[in-house]
Amino acid sequence: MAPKRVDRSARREEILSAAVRVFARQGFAATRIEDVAAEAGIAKGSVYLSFSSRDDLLAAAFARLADRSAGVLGHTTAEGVPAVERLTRLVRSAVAMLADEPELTRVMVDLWAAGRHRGDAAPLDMATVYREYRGAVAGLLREAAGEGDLRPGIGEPEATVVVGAIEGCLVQWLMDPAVPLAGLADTVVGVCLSGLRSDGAASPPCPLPAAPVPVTDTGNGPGAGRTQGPSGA
Amino acid sequence: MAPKRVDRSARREEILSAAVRVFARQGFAATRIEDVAAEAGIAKGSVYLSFSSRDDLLAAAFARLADRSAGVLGHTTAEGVPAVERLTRLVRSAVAMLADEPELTRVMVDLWAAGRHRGDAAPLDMATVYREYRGAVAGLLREAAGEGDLRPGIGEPEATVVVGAIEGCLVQWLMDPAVPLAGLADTVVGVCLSGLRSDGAASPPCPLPAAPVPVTDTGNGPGAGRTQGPSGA
Amino acid sequence: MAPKRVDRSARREEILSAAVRVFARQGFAATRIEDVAAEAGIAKGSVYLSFSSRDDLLAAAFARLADRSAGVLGHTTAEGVPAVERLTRLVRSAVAMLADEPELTRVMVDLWAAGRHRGDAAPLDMATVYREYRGAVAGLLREAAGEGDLRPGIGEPEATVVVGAIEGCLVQWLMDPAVPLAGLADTVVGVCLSGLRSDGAASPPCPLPAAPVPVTDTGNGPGAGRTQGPSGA
Amino acid sequence: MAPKRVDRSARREEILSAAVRVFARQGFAATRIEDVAAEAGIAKGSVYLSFSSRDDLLAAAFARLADRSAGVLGHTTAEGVPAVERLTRLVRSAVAMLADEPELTRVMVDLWAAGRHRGDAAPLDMATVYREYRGAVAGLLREAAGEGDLRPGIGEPEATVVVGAIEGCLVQWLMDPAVPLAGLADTVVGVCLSGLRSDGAASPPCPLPAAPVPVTDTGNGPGAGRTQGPSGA
DNA sequence: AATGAATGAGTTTTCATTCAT
DNA sequence: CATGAATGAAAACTCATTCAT
Repeated sequence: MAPKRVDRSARREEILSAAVRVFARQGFAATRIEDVAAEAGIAKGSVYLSFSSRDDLLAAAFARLADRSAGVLGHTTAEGVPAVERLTRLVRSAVAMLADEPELTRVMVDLWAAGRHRGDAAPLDMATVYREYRGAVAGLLREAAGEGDLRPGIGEPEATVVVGAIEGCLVQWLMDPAVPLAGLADTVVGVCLSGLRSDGAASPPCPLPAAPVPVTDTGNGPGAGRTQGPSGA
Repeated sequence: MAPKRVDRSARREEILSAAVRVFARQGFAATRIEDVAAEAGIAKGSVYLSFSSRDDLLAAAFARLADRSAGVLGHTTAEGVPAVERLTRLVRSAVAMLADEPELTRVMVDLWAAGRHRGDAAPLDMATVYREYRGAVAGLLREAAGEGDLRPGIGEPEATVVVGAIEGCLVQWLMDPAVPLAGLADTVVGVCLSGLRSDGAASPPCPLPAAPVPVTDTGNGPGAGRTQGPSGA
Repeated sequence: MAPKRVDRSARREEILSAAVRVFARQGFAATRIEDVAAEAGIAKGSVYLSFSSRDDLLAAAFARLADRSAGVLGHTTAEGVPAVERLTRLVRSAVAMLADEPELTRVMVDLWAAGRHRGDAAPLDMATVYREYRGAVAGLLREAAGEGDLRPGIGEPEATVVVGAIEGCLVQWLMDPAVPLAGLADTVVGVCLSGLRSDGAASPPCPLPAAPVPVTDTGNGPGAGRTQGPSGA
Repeated sequence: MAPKRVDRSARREEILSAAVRVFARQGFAATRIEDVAAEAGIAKGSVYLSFSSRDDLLAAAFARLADRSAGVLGHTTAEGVPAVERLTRLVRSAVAMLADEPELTRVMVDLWAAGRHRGDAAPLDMATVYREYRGAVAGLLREAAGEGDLRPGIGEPEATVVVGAIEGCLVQWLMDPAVPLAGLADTVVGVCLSGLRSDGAASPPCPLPAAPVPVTDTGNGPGAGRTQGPSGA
């Protein structure tokens, strides 16, 4: 009845987009294949022409998210741009990406929830996605430290916090649309880079006898000359 | 046959704990009432003596999480303690709370995912929980600013970032147990208060000799012991 | 709604019997689980309390048939009965068994059809059932030959014919209820034992130059003394 | 794209042969139109250009089998040949026919199973086929009795046994390819004509120098070469 | 109170058949 | 004629919930 479809992968994309919209609206668990088909304007059975199963659809949604994430990480390699600037761009584009496709954000949380419970392997390997995410940010932070813009001793833990701040803000926005997403990227950057302390007041309120916090040196004087070359060791 | 139950609410708690364990293991979507019953060591039908429905079980898990969160927010009202320190305690106890009940933390993501899609009643009002969470943190930040420890002009957006950093770190730990949860609380505080710039003091938070919440070691497998020193580029 | 069932395996038997009735009426392929449930007077889902899947039901039907067959084979071991007599009983009871449960006969054909197409193994191993069937008959034939009632040189091929005659008659009765099943057992025995030739006329119409038929000796004289002892070697 | 089909009925035959091959391999119940199309090397929809439905395909397979059977029955009318010999030829050609088209034989069982359950039209009237089959054999038996080769009083029941022996042997061969089909025709004739008693002549059928049907060797794997000599009890 | 058999609505998935190209 | 995407009516199977015991 419906006219014959020309492009197989175009149809696949259409269905996937429809699926993501429905996932965002109802969540994975509450989404039936029929809902996806209805959203795509096709018959239930037709979904199976493009996806072999419901799980296949989930995996594709994951892949799409991973793909978008990879796009964001592209900002880490811009040439001739200070690492701090690249980090700012990265944060901004991460937020912008998801703000552009709010559905993906909603799906993201579902993926977090679904990412567990399948020890198998490939399809929903959120751990790897975030590992790479953190790795990229950590690399940027170390570069920036090398360039003198950030203090030395920065590594994975700090990257975890930066990545966490981004994702955590997105989650809050998701839970509560009243949270202003616009501007949050800059706030994240501002807070993470400059902290919240009174300006210039580098006064640690107290020493650190046995704190588990991994900080090697305290107050290492201001401005350590800005090296701009490629992530010099 | 089984001896009569002593306490109704004790039984309810037992079942809820069993449910949370199973939710954490399999996710809410994949958890059947029978799984919960088996975990609790009772018969399927008996679950309904304590909970009116499957969703009621999820709502109860939410309530437990909300309860724990309320406990964490108690730190904001300590008398005679600088706001900055109260904030530090808040962050630490938030992380410690979830590290203490990893199952509940895992369920948290399911709750995020389930929190939407039920406009009718509001058994899972995650928005309100996080609104209060942010409000408390924002209040603390403003107090600290008033005490001169933080720069002025700090408000909700910054609170969103702080809260986001906490939750975002937890999510990463959930996705990937190799992420070292221990120490992340202090890293969050350190990053958020002092920032990462080279001109900011990498001040660790004050050690808390009598921390109100026992920061149990989460023993997150390998990688838990982090490399200090500048992890050279 | 329905009263609680006391005996698990009794219920299983009930369902299996209902299933066999429906299989007989409609055939495997055309039988839906719901049909079986309706025949058993229970709800669709209740079938799954006793059988894990539709295939499990098929396997059980097969097992029941195999069980009945085993019962028939019991006649081969009667003590103090000439092998020829035991053979007669075997044939009669094989026919009687299926005439008693016409449903099973119909199912049998479905099993023949289903027995193929699953190289796997166990559940529908019709080959083994018939191998044993033939083996038992062949043993009986050899015994009878040893007792002097049948001519020597009789073996598996003849057993195949005897078994085939039984099954083939049943199939014809199945295809066409007008075929008189009663009496067929004796006809089978009569034909197979005495042949159809003119009485006593042992006149072979022609010699056997290179016929592939495995006959070692021709016309070995009449009556070789009847040994009645237990299957003497 | 493909060159225009020369002959409608040739195409129909091609598809039917493909269908029979697939039916034999998977059974009718498990065979999808697409499987048949694939086996025939055409597109799914094209099957419908030659057959009106899936059932039509089965009916056509039945028709082919009925056609082959009719061919076999042709042996009953040979002029100037003793009825006993015509019977022998009939049995031999029945077996040879099916051995020649093993796929069709395998489908036969499916047809037995499917022959029931469709009272409406009568596309699969197995009853009639076997009725005619029996009738022809019975006629032959009576003729042979008239010619003095068989004892008098022989009729339908005996014909049922003879036909049954043939079909029953074929079924056993289908269930278990180790059953030696070659030679079974002669064993059937031998057993049915002379019986197995020691006072019966174990007369093999007359060798047929110019057998009308080429008894191709079915080469049924191991066990095909049977052990002659009395396999002692 | 506790149990677990029974229920049946709800979902996924398959596949015969149609028909626009 | 040939094709294969599209359709939607089945059918298997699941599982929350009920309720007789």
